[in-house]
Amino acid sequence: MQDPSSRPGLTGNEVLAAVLQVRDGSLQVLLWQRAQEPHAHRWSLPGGRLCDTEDVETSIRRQLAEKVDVRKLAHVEQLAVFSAPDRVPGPRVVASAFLGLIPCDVDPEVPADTAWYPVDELPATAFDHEAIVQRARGRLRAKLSYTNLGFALAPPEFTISALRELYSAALGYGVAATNLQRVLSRRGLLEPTGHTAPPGPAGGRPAALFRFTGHGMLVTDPFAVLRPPSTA
Amino acid sequence: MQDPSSRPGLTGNEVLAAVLQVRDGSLQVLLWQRAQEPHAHRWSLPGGRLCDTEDVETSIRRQLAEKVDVRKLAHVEQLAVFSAPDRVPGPRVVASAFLGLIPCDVDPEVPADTAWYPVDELPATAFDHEAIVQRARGRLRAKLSYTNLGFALAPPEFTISALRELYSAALGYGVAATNLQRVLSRRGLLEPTGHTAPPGPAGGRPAALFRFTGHGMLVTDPFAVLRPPSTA
DNA sequence: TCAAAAGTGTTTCCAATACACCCATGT
DNA sequence: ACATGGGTGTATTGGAAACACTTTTGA
Repeated sequence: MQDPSSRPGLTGNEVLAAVLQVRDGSLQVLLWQRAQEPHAHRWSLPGGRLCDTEDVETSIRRQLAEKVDVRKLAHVEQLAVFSAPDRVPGPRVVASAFLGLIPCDVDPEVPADTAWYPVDELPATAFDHEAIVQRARGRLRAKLSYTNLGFALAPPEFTISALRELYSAALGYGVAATNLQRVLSRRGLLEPTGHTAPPGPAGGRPAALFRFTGHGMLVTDPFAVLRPPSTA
Repeated sequence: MQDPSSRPGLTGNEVLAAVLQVRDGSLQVLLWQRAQEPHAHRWSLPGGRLCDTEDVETSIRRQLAEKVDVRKLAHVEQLAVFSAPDRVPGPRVVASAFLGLIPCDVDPEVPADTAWYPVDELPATAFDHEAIVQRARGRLRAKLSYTNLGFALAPPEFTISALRELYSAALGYGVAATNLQRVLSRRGLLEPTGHTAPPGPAGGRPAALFRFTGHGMLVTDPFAVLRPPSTA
């Protein structure tokens, strides 16, 4: 008897990614318009079938690189498993959903049938993909607050005001530049490059350029409350 | 409890749970000793194959209820997908891992080949199950700090010192009773029942009994820093 | 009356927000 | 000079930890 899990098309596992980027001042997600039924013309997340020889993260990275030319992911992490028996028509497919982040200075080439949409103004989406996008947005917003995840949205060098706009767009509310700088500096996440950006057309003091000190995700605030007793 | 990897030909999805409970003053996990190869005699997490007609959470709840008589789970949540191609011998099996919590006042009946182990003193574990237990412990510790998840470890009524011991055991460091009470009270998570517990044999003031006000998980501290601007 | 355990009042400390003020550049 | 945007110094606030002190019981 043949092992069904080795037959392509029958294994019920797929990987999907909500790839987020701040574009034009808003947090946007990369969607792909389905050509065929079911859910023709609706918009879905990039991804595809999970192969037997790769783990889920390898798989989503490969599929994004192959299908939508997204190679410059600054961060990838698991969101959750979506496994409702009726989440897609036909045999049940278990989806491992991911959050992917792209720095705002890169504009990856994407196929003609894909487009960026603000996460707050999604078009008609396919299957349960809208829930995945919402989950991704929530995860990003939470982690911006207690990790160094900003590095995955920011370009290599940036001014504080540019960073302020990034954080404001991603969080959905205004953050003050002065507080942002101090919070990130206190945690040792920011360092000046020594360079400055040219002033705008109306003049003004040239802004200092900064970079993030690290490029892997780091939890900076492990506990909100109930911290361990001070050793002193 | 069946071993999915010993039954090739079935779909490559399983569900596993790290069921945690505070027992004897330490955070413990329910493990099941494997009888057969591979990894005979090693200890593994309860769980089993995912059926086509149920989602992963339904599945893990069913399997825990059926196989190890754990029906009194106060909280269940997804941890992550474990999907390395070589995580188990034979065809790859994708595992959806869960965290389960049991209040310390219930002692579920478990089969003879299962046992509770402190998460800090695990025996020889099977496959990648130790990593899952570590992930579960980390998740619990983090969420105790910014959610009301304590309700899932505590009995229906408790004294503040009993709650202090629960939190201390779960977090792995001492918390002060006075601060614990104030932190939880400030968030409106605790309410007095009006009753008191009898003093110990050596006397002492009788302790007031409290209960948690809600029994679904609630995020009480959405952001550690970068909070939205005050509306006032 | 004393010991033991529980609970409250108060102080200290720290980090984040808010805001006023100074700095550097183009016109 | 002055307008414009950038940056720093300082005050305020709020919540958590630490600690001293009071309360209530049993022996």
